[in-house]
Amino acid sequence: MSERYNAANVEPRWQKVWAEGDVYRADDNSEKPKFYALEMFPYPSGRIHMGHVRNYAMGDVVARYKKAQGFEVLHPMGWDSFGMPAENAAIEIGGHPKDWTYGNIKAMKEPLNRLGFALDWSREFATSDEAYYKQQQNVFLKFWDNDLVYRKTAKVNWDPVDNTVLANEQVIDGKGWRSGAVVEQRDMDQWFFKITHYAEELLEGLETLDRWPEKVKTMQANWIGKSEGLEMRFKWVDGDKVIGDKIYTGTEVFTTRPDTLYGASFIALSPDHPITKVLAKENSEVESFRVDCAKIGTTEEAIATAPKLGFDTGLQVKHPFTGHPLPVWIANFVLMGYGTGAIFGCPAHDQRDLDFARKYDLDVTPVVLPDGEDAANYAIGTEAYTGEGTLFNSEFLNGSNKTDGITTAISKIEEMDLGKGVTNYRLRDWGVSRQRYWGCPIPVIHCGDCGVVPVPEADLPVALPYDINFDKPGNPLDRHPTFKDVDCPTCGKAARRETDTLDTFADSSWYFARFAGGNTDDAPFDKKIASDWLPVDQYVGGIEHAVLHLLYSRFFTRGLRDCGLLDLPSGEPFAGLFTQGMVTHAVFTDADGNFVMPADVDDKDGKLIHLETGKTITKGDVIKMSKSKKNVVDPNDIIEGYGADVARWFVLSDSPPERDVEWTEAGVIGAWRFANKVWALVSETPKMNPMSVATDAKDDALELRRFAHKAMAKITSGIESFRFNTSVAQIYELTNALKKYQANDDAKAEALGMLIRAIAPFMPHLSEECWAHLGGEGLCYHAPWPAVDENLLVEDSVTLPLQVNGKRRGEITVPTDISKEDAEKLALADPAVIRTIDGLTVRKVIVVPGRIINIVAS
RNA sequence: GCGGGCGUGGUGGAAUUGGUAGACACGCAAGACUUAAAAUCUUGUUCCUGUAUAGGAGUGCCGGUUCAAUUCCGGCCGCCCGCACCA
Repeated sequence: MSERYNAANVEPRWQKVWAEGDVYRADDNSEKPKFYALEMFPYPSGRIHMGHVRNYAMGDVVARYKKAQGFEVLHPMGWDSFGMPAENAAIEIGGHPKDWTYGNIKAMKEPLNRLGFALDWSREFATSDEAYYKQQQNVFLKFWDNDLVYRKTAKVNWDPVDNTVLANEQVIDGKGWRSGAVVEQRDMDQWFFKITHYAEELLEGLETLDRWPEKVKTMQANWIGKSEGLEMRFKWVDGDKVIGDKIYTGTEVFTTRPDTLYGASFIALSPDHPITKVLAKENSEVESFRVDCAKIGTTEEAIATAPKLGFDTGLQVKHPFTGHPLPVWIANFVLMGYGTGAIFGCPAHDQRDLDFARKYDLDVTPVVLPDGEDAANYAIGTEAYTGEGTLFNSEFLNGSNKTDGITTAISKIEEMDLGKGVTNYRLRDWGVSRQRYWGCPIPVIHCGDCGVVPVPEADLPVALPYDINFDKPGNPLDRHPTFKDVDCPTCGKAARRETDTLDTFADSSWYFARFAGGNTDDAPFDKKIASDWLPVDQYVGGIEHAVLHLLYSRFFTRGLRDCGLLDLPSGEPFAGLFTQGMVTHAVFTDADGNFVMPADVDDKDGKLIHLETGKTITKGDVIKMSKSKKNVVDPNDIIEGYGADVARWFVLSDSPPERDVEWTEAGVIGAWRFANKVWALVSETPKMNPMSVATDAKDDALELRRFAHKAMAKITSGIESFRFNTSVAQIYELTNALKKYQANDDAKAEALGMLIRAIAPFMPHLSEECWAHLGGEGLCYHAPWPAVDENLLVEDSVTLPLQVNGKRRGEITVPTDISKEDAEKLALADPAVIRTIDGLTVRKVIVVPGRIINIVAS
C-alpha cells in the first residue's frame, strides 16, 4: 500500500530531529579533513526569493555531499544587514532602520529554516550587530596603522534640492530620484582603502585560482587593467607657462599606443584636470563647459555613452618628433582617475578620438597600415582601425609592427628626456565614505589641532545612536545633537566625530573569516581557528558579484594577513568559486505601464488579464526577479503548497546551475510528482538494509547493480562539477530502473540505498523519511556517500556508429577490446555501409576506438 | 560605449569537451484503469518528403578549418551581467 507523500507532516518532523541533535554544528577541533562551504549571505529585505532558494540549495548540496564524504563541514549563515534599503524604508514608511532590519531578519530566518538547509546557526551574526561593526572598526584602524587607509577628495552625486549625496542608482537620467533636480558633482573629502597597493598581487593571484570560473578571472584581470605604456610630456609651443600658481613646461599624457604618436592630432585634458580647473577660474566659458560635463554623471557608463563634448583651450603644444603644433582641448570622455588625466588623440586608431575629431573637424592621419592595404589610398572613414599592421607616415617608425613600434617610440621619448615607459593600472583606490546613517561608523575624530585622530581601540565601538530621525534628507548622524561632539583623544580639546559610515561592501569583505573564527570581542576573529578553516573551499553566489565583492574580499584578506590578523599566505579567501545564474521571470505591465505581480496575472485562452481588475496585461522582457519590477514569485507559496524538498528539487533540476533559469509553474508540478514517485517506490518496499552490497548478484540483479553503479558514478561527477541538473537526470533514470525491478533482493536494497543517499543532498527530508522506512541505521544525513565499484562500470561490448563521409548510416556492436583492423573489416561488411558506398572508392577508414568509425569514400 | 557571458525540438535542457544531436524531464497526443474525474501506468512525440525498416534538412545568422563541428576560428544578430555610492 502506498500512501501520498505528506511533506507538511514529514518536513517539520525531521527538522526537529536535526535541530535537537544539533547535527549541523561544525567542530573546530575535528580530526576530519575540513570543508568550508559558503553561499553569499543575504541582505535582509524581509522576504526570501527564488534566487536565495537556488543559491542556498546549491551550497547545501555541496555541504551535505561533502559531509557524506567524511569531511568536517562548516556551513554558516548570517546577514548582510547594513545598507540603503533600511533608510529608504524609514523615509518612506517611517520607523527605524534598525527595527526594520532586525524585523526582516526574523521574518526571513523562519522560511530559510523551512527549507531544511544544513546550516550551523550557532555562528550567525548580522553585520549591523554592534559586536560585528566594533570589529569592523577595529579592522579599519589596523588598516590605518598599516598604511592601507587614506583621505582625499573625490566626486559625489549631489542633489541640490535635497542637499544630499545620492548613490548612482538614485540618479535617474541625471536627476535625483526624489527631488527630480539635475544632479551636480561635488568634491568631498573621503576615506579610501588602498586596494591599488595590491594591484599586482591581486592580478597574479588570479592565476592560482584554478577552481574559479575563467570568465570571473578575466573580468577581474580586465578590471585591474594592467597596461604597459608611456607617460610623456608635450611641451608648450611657446615655452614654460605659469598656470595658477605653478609653472608647467607642458602637459603630461599617458598612452598605451606610443607607436601611433605620428598620428596625434590633438591633446585632450579631463574636465577635472588641474590645468582645466585653473583655466576655469580664469575663463567663465571653461567653467560653464565643466559644469556641463558635471551633469553627465559619475559612472563610467554615463561618461562613455554621453555624446562627445570638447572645448578648445586655445593652448598649443609641440609634437615631440615633428615639432608641429597640436591644439589642447578639454574633452568630456577623458577620465581624471586613469593615467595622467590627459591623452593625445590619435583619431585614426582610436574610436573615441575619431568620433571627437569628426565632430570638431580635427586632422585624421592614419599611421598603421592594415595588411593588404595600399598606403597611397588608405583612408579612415567613420571607423578607427585598432588592429595590427605596419607603421607608415611615421618617419623613423616606418615599417615596424605595433609591438616594435611601441618599444622604439618609448626609448626615443626616454632619450629625449620627455618621459618614460610605465606600468599603469585601471584599478582605482576604493572610496569607502558614505554620507549615511545605516552603516558602520568610521572610527575617527577630527581635531582642530591634531588633525585626523583615530578613535582609541579601548573606546570602540563607535556605536550608532538610536535616537535619530529622517525628517530631513541627508545623514541623520550629521545633525544628531551629541554624536558629533567629542573630545580629541590626543589633546582633549573639543573636536568633531566623523559622521561618514563605511561602504557596506566592507562588511561583506571579511564576514567569512568571522563565521570561521567565532564571535570574538577582542579581535575580529580567532586567528588560529579562522586560519584553519580558510580559505572557503566552495563559495557560491551570483555572477553579478564577479568583480566588486570578490575583488574587495581578496583585498581584505591580504590586508588582514599583512596586519597580522590572519594566517593566510596566499591571501586568497575563496579557493573554489561557483557563480550561479539568476532566477528570471517575465515582467508584466498593465495598460498604464504599472508593474503587476505574476501571481495577479491570469492566462485566459492565451490572453493575459489582471485577476482582480480584468484589465489586459502585457508580457515583457524575461529578466532577473526584482522587487521594483514586481516579477517575483514567493518561495513560501511553493513551500506551503508542495514542501521544501520540492522547491529545492525544482530549482536544481533541469537548468544548468550557471545559467539563468526562468521560473515556470509547470516545472514545480513535475518536481512534486517525482518526490511522490520516490516515496511510492520506497513505501511499497518491505524493510531492507539500505547499506547492502549485493556482491553475489546474477542476471537481472547484476544488471540492476551495473545500472545503479553507473548512475551513481554520473550522479557523483555531476555534483563534483556543479552540474546538478545532470545528476538529477541520472537520479530519474535510476528511479525508473528501480520501478521496473520486481524482486525484493539484495540488489534492490543496494540500488534503493544508493538512490536514497543520492537524493539526500537535494531532498533531505524525503531521504530521511525513506531511510527510516527501510530501517536504515541512524540518520541518512550521517550515512556515507555510496561507493562506486569500478568493475561494474566496465562494458564488454560497445555499439559504434558507422559513418560514410561524416553521415551516420548504421551501427555495429563489437567487443570493447576489438582491434582497429577487425573493426574496419566489420564496418565495411555492414549492409547499410555496402549500400551507401556502392559505386564509390573507399579512400580512408577512420576508426576511433570505442567511439566511431568513419568511412571516407568518393 | 567598454569588459564578460549566453543562444540546441512546442518548453527546460543532455551530448564523456572534436566523434550517433535531442539523454532526462515538462507539455502534448493516443491507449489502459475508473461510473466519472484526479492520480497512476503504457506507447508516441525535432522538422520536411501525403506512406518509411528509406531519404533530406537541422544546434541564432553568414563564412572557414577538419574524415568528422552544438563543440575550434572569423564576421554579424539577439538577449543577459558588470561598469567602482544597489546589494
